[in-house]
Amino acid sequence: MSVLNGNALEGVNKPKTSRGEATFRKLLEAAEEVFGEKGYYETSVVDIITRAGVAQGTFYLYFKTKKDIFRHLVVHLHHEIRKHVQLAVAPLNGRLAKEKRGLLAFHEFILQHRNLYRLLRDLELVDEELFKWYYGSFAKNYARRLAKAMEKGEIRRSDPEALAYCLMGLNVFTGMRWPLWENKPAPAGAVETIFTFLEKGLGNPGDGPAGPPPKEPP
Amino acid sequence: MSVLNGNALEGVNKPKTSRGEATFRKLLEAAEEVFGEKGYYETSVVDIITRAGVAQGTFYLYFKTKKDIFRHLVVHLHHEIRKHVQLAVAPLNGRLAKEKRGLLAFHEFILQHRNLYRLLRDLELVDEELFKWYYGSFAKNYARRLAKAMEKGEIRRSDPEALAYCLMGLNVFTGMRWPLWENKPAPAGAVETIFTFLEKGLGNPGDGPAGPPPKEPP
DNA sequence: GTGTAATATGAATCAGTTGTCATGTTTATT
DNA sequence: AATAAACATGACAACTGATTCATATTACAC
Repeated sequence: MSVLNGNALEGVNKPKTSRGEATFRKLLEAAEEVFGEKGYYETSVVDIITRAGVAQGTFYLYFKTKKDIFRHLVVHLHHEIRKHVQLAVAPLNGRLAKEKRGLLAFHEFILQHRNLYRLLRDLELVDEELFKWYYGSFAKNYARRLAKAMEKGEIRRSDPEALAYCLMGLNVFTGMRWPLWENKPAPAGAVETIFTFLEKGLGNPGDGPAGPPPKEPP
Repeated sequence: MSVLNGNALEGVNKPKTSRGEATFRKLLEAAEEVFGEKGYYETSVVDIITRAGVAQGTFYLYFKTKKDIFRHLVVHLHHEIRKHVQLAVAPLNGRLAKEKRGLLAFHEFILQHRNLYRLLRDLELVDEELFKWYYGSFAKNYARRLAKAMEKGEIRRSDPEALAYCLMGLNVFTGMRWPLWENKPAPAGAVETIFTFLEKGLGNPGDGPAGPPPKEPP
């Protein structure tokens, strides 16, 4: 992956002692808070170091620029969201069930980590490359799972990548409408509609004449 | 609508002579280009006036701040997109057909007006209120049409607003993947997948056991 | 405990940016 | 042609915010 080199991102100097470790963390926590509250562009490095309680110069010991600490947080966020959704979805069987639970888990994540999630909304403007990496990598994984589910005949056969983008859009926009804007879960009626849309849209096994005739496995 | 007062936005002084009209337009065109290329935050007023070929002070004759010219462009964009999609969709019958054609028209719009469309992506960060107005107003209209189609039995009965957000997300994300990122229309296979997803997801008349029993028209 | 690398500091530098203003020109109106 | 309103100019005051640097302290290997 081009954004990461080894474990660390470019422009980030990991600390080497435990004292350094502590300030590094303080900076990250402060940045997460302030970015979340005011957004990337309205936040200054001074805001970050003030909240972290360190001096200006200290910031540049660990991060080359303001953008670099932002990137670091975004990559972290990426892992967190995936972990949260994976965890919720793992015990379930069948793509459709996973898909439904996944959507709810995603909405939960937004509610529980508004600040962190807001970074993602900023990402497109701050670093378009990283933004593409983020959704591209998400989509690739997603498509892989969808393809597997198609193999198993759990969902209708179609272009997995296109489907992945449809589903991501659906998740993001519903997550925006209720969790993000209203700060509460989507109401039952909405969830029901979304679930039915997913169910019919993906095509459950019971669907008769819908998809192309199932290919025989080679 | 709270964002507009009369015909003009706050913070915008419309010109009163035809000379003024010309510079006003030059400024808007320049702003559209530069915002589109570099994004809102990376663009300075100097960038705009340089491209427009006018002096600094002239800018402030017509716009109170940089944000105000941005808002003006966004409202313009909102009308343009709607017009473009409406026009493409008007001659068709049936919600599903309109939905399909609408998605293609939206993708076309992105391809033909990249710069203008990019403003929309910036909007969320620049002015969250206006952003909510934008999608909220879009969704409301969308939901109204969907509700009508439900009445007519063209699509499955469900929560129109939730459905509207699903569909907007689907449009935006597929529009991002191909038109925006690759600068070309979505490939045939992807379109087919998206269309089928829409078709089954919305529930077409041919669907037997899916929706609630069709109500007889009054 | 000595020396070296790591960590911390905050004042100073530097590269912009926005928005204003005094001055001058053009246009519309009479 | 006179006049007032509209339009245009570009220098500049006032400010914001990112990054650097000389200096000082602390941690750790030996």
